[in-house]
Amino acid sequence: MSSTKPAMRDALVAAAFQLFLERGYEQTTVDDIVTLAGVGRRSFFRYFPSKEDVVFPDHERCLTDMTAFLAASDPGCDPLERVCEAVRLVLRMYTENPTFSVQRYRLTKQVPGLRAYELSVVWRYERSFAEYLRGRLKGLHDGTLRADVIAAAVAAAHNNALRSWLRSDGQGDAEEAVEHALGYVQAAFGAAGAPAADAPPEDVVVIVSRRGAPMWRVVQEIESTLDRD
Amino acid sequence: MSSTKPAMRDALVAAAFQLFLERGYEQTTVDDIVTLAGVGRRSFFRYFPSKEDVVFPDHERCLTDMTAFLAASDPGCDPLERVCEAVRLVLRMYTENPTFSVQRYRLTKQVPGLRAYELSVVWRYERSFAEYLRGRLKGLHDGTLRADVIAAAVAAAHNNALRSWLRSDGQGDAEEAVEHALGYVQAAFGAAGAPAADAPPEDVVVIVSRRGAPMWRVVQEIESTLDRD
DNA sequence: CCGCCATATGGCACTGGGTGCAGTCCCCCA
DNA sequence: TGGGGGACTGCACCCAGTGCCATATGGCGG
Repeated sequence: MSSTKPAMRDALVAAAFQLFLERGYEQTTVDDIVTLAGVGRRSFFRYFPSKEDVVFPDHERCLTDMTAFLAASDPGCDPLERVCEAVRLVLRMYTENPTFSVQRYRLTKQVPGLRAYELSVVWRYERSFAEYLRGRLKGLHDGTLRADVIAAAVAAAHNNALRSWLRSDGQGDAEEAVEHALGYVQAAFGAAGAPAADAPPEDVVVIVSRRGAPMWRVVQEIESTLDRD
Repeated sequence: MSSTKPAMRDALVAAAFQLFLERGYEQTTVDDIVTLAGVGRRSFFRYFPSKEDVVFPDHERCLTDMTAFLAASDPGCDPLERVCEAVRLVLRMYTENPTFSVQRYRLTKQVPGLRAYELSVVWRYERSFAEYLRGRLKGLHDGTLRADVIAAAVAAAHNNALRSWLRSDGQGDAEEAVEHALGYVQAAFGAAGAPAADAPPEDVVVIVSRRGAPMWRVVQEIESTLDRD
């Protein structure tokens, strides 16, 4: 219902990027774009609330998709793992059109206004993560704090891997890079790998822990204890 | 040299906030502000590059101060602890003028444009953290990744505590809240994480766990056990 | 006391993003 | 064939932001 025929929208995006690439973002006016696309100026603002929006034509859809994905989660699943899954969803949007993503990256890198806009987009993703985690961590000690921090860490890991991929002109393996980065976050905030499926159903584990020790350290202890057999 | 006599600047900030608070940010034009302040319109843009900047009059100074603070670090100090120290510096800027900070918070909360601007400000702080950490973590495995993730986590912890303080109209203890939040991050990323000083040094925790249970569930159990006292 | 220069300020016109409104075109349906 | 509604256009307007020049103001050497 939403993907029927936005022919004009696509034409505007194409015209905009053509001009942005050949003479720069700030040197291109909205009038230039609509003239090249052969449409009225008013129509541009029907499809894009602002000039900046034409640079990120599919983020709005991706964001709603991702939020819906998190909302549809199994209540019993690992929250952190679920958020990582959502990150992979977002990454796919970039890797589907490598050249487009790289071009956009070059633009946002050198136009401060676009960087600010991208920031607000990334922030909305992060908020979506955080909202989901807040719901799942509710009741736990420092639930909202942990949700916010973990969301920020996941987003930062994603961005780190994504940017290095974009800098390489989309040559490397983005999936692998993001996987590695997420692994680091998962290690820091517990909930590492899936436990062995062939283990006996019940176990008693005795742990000697120093109060206040970092949680990931405790998890390491648990894991090495469980694996010791 | 920079704090000699920006009398006009202060007058503009005062006039701007008076109007913003009584009729809203978007309903106030720059002409309204300069008329109330009794100065020329051109002078406004001499002191503030944009209308949004008048809402954050001292962030630019704070950011340079903080970057200088990090640059002047002892090369042997704990990098994470040093970044936490920098965060306390930033927090102080907020707590020095509680009413001003709370008013600004109310504005940014409901004006999307201001929120976007604040985001870009926060991002620059985070980048400053990350750059410092990158320098300190250079050579380590995944140095830049760890720097980015830790910087994001620290910023998120600060924001979480700061926002809850701002929501309480500056009533609670911001320092304590930020300290607690930073403690969580320090615990997660190990290194300097100082254990709680008032806790008994050793503890024995007995956990009955179902083998194959998701690791995050186990962590929840541990934490609720540790918190139960 | 006077000219001189630097800096701070004001006025003005202009560009360009964004909006409200009214008119036009076109396609579908009765 | 005659609407009726949605998509498109043109136009006038608001306002943020900029470049340019004119005007104070205030020290300083002669």
